[in-house]
Amino acid sequence: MPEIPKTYEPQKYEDKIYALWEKSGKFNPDNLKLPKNAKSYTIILPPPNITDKLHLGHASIIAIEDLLIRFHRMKGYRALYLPGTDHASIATQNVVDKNSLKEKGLTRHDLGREKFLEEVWKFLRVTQATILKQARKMGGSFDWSREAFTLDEQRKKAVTKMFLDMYAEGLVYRGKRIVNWCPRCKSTLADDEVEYKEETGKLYWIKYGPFVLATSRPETKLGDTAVAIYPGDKRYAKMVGKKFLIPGVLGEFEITVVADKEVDPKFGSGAIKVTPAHDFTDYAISQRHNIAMKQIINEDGKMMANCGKYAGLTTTEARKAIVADMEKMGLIDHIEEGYKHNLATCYRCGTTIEPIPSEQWFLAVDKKLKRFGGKSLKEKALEVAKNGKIKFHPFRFTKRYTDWMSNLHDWCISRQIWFGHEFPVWYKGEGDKKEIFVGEKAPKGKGWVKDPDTFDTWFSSGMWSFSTLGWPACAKASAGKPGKIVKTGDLAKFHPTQVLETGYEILTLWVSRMIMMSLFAINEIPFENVYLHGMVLDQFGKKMSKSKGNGINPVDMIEKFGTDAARLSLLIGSTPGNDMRLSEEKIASYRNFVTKLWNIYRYCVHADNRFALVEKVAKKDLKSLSDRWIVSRLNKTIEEITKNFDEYKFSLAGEALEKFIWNDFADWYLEINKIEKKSKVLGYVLDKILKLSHPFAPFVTEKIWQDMCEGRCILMVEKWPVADKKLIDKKSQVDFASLQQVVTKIRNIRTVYHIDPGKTIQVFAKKAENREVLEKLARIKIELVSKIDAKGIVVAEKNTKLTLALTDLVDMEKEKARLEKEITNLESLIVKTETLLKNKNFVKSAPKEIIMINKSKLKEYSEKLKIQKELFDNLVKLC
RNA sequence: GGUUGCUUAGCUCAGUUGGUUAGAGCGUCACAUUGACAUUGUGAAGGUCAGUGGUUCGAGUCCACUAGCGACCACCA
Repeated sequence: MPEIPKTYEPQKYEDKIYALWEKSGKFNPDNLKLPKNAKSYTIILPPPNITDKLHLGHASIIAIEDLLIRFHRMKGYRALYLPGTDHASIATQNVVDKNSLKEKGLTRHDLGREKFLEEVWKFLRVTQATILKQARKMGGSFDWSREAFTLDEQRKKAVTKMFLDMYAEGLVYRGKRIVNWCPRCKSTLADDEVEYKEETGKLYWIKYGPFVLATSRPETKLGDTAVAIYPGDKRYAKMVGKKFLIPGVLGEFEITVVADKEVDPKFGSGAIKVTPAHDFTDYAISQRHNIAMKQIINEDGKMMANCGKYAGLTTTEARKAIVADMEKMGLIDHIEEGYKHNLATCYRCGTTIEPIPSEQWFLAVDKKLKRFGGKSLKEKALEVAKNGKIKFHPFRFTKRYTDWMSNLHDWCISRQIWFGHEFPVWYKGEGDKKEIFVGEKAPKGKGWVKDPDTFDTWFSSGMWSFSTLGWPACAKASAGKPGKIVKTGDLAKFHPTQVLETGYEILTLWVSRMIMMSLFAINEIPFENVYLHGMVLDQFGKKMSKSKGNGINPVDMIEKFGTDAARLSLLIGSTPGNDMRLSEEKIASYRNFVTKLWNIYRYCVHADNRFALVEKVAKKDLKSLSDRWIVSRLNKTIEEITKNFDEYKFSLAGEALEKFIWNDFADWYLEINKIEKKSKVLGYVLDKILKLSHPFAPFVTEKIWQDMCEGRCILMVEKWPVADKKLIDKKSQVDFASLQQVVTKIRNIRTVYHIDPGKTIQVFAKKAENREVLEKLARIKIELVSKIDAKGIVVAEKNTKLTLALTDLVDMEKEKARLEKEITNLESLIVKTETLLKNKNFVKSAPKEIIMINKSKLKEYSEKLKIQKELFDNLVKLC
């Protein structure tokens, strides 16, 4: 056996180990030698945006998902971890626009569409490569042969097919709707891409024919077509249904008065002006009351030609001019300053959003569909969460999902962005005569122009669970049953996936869309479980960000401490749905744990030059109390860890593992092994420790495994340990606990009385089990005597009673006080437990087990009390 | 405004359907260490589980209210 270095050096081994795994082909589940009926276990990586390299959040995602994958692979599942990246249309376009082009003083319009897209692809090739390299560094056991990109050829086919199917079903439609419009990006935004910023502005009270009403946007008056009041508002009841001529800056115009419950009678004067073309609420009111729409603001955010002398002004300029003119005309009642309201802005560039009517593609979430037996997409998507087909972890997110889903409006899926999936749509002609062609290929004939828009990025990422698994090629309509879909290939093997693991912040943005799209395309849920992790925060609880400079770069961290330490620190101490703090110190502490693991291995090999890993032990192999105890503890721990994994409690599993390895095995068993010197149990425990630790710390465990088996097998595909119930031995647990307590007590006495730790204490006993172990661990010398004459302190537990010859060194009064305190404590516990057991209500209603536990507790306390009292009396006699 | 989460040791957090004397890591203090361990080991100190009330034989855990902090959603002209 070659000399093993003192510490594990991750930088030296990690890349080699990853290469070994990759070369083995076992990342691809098709290469796992499994029985035909082996179950699949699939996780598809939430595709990181190619806008930037991976951050700690991604590291945490990969740590969690890879843990699940490795655990299930070892358990004998057909484990597939499918990697990929997201083109993130708007985000990417803006990054290229802002960073690469701005330096040269260019905008994308200067370059033109084609040239610009070339720039985007150049940019994304670089970041994409970095991301994929990082994902390897983090140890993710990805099947690279199935790698996907949301904007590659396969996914283009999927998006086109999806749109055509939806169009055929009437699920997507072209409509003129009021949309969130960013005048800078020149694109629509989805509702959840709008960010609200609080702003202090003015509230204008304007004279409005027979009304006085309050508005923060007087310039929209040019587009007013109605006034709305709350139904039954006595102030205005008589006016409802009537038309009025209103004086305005461009002359008089006509409005209708309507009653609508969306109006808040307590706000302003209780009457509001209705501008259907430039306000969402007003649009909704106009729809309900059949009121005409008049657009006055264009796609540049400027006043349109129908605004007379204000045409061409921005909305801000127009507001100033119009207010000035209205003041001259005496139309302003008064102006309220310091009015706080929320301003809608673009989440990418911060520009103020203008609601304007625009022709867009929409997905009708409320349309009743034949394939769902008359249910809508929304209803189906709600159903699968409510009936538990899709489970959320933690559970409370079910409500967030269903609430959001119930309020969902038709989804605007077109974006005026260059970078993204193109619509398979062509137009011919203008205005009322405009013709639309929807199909895979351009229509024949002249004059057809392709729809310049691209899809909302979530449309393609919404298909991620099945577009990565061969859809649409792997889905055929069943010949026999209409509407029924027959899956083949990967889709049949791996869909639905088992877990979607992602941050709770995109639960609505992404998760909901995946559910809808999968239900529509293959009438199947995309995943069985949704596991939501929290955000990774810095040590002060602040969100990590580049501008603050408080971010920890996962690659730096990995270089410094190793991937295993990084993974452990991300997995242990974090719970689903809750944010976690991470500091370098925490990662360093797990680096120490990895070193500990390494040194356990080093000890084993040094202790015995024939040391080998052992698959199984029988009862007869367990020679001493410590053997029986550690093997029993180990099998208990196997049960515990497996159970915690199954329940998504990774942190608890990790803690149980750490406690076993460090506190039980290293601190106690190995110390005793130095005395007892046997290695079969050592080999057995190390074998299991490596397997149990592998999902958390894949590199160091594989490295040790490789060294031990000399490259003949790979830990990654070894079998997950199953607890051997026969080896769980309650008596050894009790006996060993007693031994530990005696040792601890003696050590404690040493500390309390400042006795040199090196000094061997003379001890007398009538009998002593595990004598050698006790002597070495507690640094005592036991002398067996039939009658104890010597003065000393007595230390006693269940099976052991020792008299320490320390009278001269110890302050007897202090020792008496110590015992008295313990006696009082025990007495109060006994009283408490007795009272409880005498309580008729308790005996009547508590479960039998609990009563039993309390009875045995009472017995235990009484025994302890008896021992302590004896010790005390003994001490009194001595003094 | 609506929904939701958090408040447990100096710090960071566990605590699984209510049931041992409420746990861990880091930090602190003391001691030890040439023996597998960029250290590690041993021991100690440190908590009225945010507050109030309720349900229960029994509450850190369930309910109500209060306070502080956070997140998400909606957005009101």
